[in-house]
Amino acid sequence: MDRMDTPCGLDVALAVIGGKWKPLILFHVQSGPTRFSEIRRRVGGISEKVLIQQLRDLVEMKVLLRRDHHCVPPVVDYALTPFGETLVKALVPLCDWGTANRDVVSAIKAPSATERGG
Amino acid sequence: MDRMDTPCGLDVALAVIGGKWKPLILFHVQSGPTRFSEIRRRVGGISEKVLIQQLRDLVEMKVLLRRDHHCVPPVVDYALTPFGETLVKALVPLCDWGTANRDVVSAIKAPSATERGG
DNA sequence: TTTCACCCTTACCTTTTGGTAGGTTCTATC
DNA sequence: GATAGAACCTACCAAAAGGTAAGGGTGAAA
Repeated sequence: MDRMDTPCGLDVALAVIGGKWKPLILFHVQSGPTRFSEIRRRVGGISEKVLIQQLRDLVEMKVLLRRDHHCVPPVVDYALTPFGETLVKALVPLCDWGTANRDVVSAIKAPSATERGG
Repeated sequence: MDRMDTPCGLDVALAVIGGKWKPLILFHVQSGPTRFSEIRRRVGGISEKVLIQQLRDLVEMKVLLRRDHHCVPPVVDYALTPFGETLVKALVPLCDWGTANRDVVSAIKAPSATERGG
C-alpha cells in the first residue's frame, strides 16, 4: 500500500468503535457489568443478532470482558476491561462534541436526506 | 422508539467522521487548504470516486469548506471550517489513543481474520 | 495531433453491515 | 403440554459503503 506512516490513529479507533451500535453499547456498559438482555433493552432498537455480533467484536478486541456464570437459565454479563476503559476515556471529548452539536448535525443531515435519496 | 435520551453523542460524531477515509482526510487537511489531487496523493489508496464522495459529505456537514477558484485547468481546494476545527480538536484524544494502541489492535485483529474469514 | 493533468461524473460490481425470522437448550410457571 | 424467559445460532435478505473502469471539457506541453 502507498499508505504513509499513518501518524493519525483515528483509523485504529474507528476499527474498534466503528459501526452503528458499538459506541452506544460501550456507553451503556461503562456503568458496570451488564447482562445481555439488559444491554439490549437499554440500547433499544438493536436486534439480537447484531448485538451479539457487536459484543463479540468488542470482546475480541479486548475492550469488553464476557463473563459466563455457567448456570441455567444462562447468565452472562459484559464489562469494560482496563483497556476498554482507556478507550472510553479517549472517547469522552468526542462524545461531548457530539452531544453539543447534535442539533447542528441533525439540522444539516435531515434536509440532505431528500437530495441523497433521489 | 425505545431510544432513551441518548446522552451519548458518539453516534453524532460517528455520523460525521464514520467511514473508512474521513478521519484520514481530516487529518491531511488540517494543516491548511489542500487541493483535491494533493489530498488524494497524501491519503493514498483511495479512488477518486470515493474521495469526492467523502469530500462532499464533509462539505455538506460544514466540516470542510470547498473553494473553487474557477479557473482552467480546475483548481479546487478544501479547508477546515471553524466548526470542523472543533471536531478535529475533539478527535485528538482518540487519535492519540489509536496511535498508542495501533500495535495492540493490529495484533488482536490480524489473527482473528482467519477465523472470521472461514 | 496526441498526451497529460486537472476535478468531477457515471455505470456497474463486490464487500461489509445491518435487519428479519426462526431455531436451540434448559428451567420455571401455568 | 403449553408458555415464557435466558443467551445465542443459522439462513436468508436488503441497504450502504467501497472499489473498478471509463468518460468529459479544458489548457499546457511534446
